[in-house]
Amino acid sequence: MTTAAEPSENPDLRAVDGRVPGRRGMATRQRLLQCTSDLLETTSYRDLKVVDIAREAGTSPATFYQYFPDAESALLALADRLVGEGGQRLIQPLRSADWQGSNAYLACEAVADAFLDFWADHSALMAVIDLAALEGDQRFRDCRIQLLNTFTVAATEVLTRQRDAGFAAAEVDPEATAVVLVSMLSHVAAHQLGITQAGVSLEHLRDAMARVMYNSPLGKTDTFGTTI
Amino acid sequence: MTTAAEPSENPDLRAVDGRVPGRRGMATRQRLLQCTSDLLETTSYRDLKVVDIAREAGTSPATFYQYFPDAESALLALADRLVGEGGQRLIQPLRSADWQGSNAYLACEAVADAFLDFWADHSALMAVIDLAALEGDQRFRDCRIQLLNTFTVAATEVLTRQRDAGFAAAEVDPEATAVVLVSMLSHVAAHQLGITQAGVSLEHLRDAMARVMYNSPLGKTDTFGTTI
DNA sequence: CAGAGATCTGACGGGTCGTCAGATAGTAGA
DNA sequence: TCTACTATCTGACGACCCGTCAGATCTCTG
Repeated sequence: MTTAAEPSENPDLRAVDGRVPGRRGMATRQRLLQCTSDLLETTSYRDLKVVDIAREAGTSPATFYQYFPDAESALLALADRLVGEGGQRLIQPLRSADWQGSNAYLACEAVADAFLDFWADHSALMAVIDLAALEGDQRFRDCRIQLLNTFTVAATEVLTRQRDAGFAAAEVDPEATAVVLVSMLSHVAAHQLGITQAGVSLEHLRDAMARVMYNSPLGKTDTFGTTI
Repeated sequence: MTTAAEPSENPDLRAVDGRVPGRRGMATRQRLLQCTSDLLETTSYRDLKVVDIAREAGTSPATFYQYFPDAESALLALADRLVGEGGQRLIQPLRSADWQGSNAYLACEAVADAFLDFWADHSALMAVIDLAALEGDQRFRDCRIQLLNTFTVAATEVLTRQRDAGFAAAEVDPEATAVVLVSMLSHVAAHQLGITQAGVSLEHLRDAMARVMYNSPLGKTDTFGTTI
């Protein structure tokens, strides 16, 4: 979210000593960010050393610290940049889909795909965000919440509409349901690689997610209100 | 899972130099484990230092390294011990519940509670397991899979029965559905504290999870097979 | 081309890690 | 009880990474 063109107004773009970077400084900063991103593809989060980033960028570690207080802050800058794109990509299938009747199932498939695809495209960085958020780093928590909140809000709208159209019991809480579904989507997407038990293919997971979403108040369920 | 009474047969209980610990050694090992567990309540995973564990246990750091190759291994020993208890607690509501008709909703509530309660009782250690697994540590991945797999297998059985009883379309994949539901349950349970957006109470999350489960093939859904 | 300010760097103190040789404590047997 | 063996413990150490700072180097302006 921090890609403003006016450095002087963006505190994140100031060098640590408070000065606003000029042309050369900005280039160095960008280079450091790019190298951080590159290294993340081959190195795990915990093993990411400032020394390595600096060497990769052809500078001394001290230069790194001129632009970022620590390695995590560089990762946060990358993460922030991703949040904007992510929010849009994730809500796109929610917004543009037809939620009428059984068309809702196609919409659910599209939502599942959006999550799986986005995580696949940015697996390393998303893992860092998940990880740092779980570790308790408030900056990454905010970042993660911002990303998922975009989706949760949009999903809550759809859920509310579906409920009000009579597809679910009145006492269904759209927001809580949205949070639960987002948890499912993000968690499956994050762990798609190998954490879950083997023997279940990604396609099957996708289908299962779509079905679970479809059978939630997101899609069309007509017996729930009367059975409980 | 490593609580065998016969140390000589359990490689995990050997000191790092290969010798089997005697009475005093086992006591020290236990003390170190207990202190690790205690410190985890007040210290985050990343900030857990071997020096602190040793000081808490009244020994030198070198003594710690006599029983564990590193701090993570001590955490793994704690985690392993938890897996057995966890597996039982999580599948208990699955096994003992009545899945007939609308009683299934009560069963879904019980399952949601089991996850939330278990994570609440062991939040610090479960966070470590999630974290280390996400970081890629294979030992913790196995540990986590073992815990959740116990549940997934049991859930797959119930889902298969429900599907075969005609409550879901034939093409529903019970195992994939189980994996997806487990992801939802564990993720919501893990992030219950504050990672998800504020404004949604734990009770609402519990209800939403129960409803999602109930509306999945776990409970009774009767329109899905014909709408797609 | 001189000066000012921006940028970069080598060197350093501080902290944690994991190891090792040797000190100490417990114990079995005479 | 004494001795000798072994389990257990420890202080000291080298290696590594962190983040800082004074001063060198570069860039641009006037």
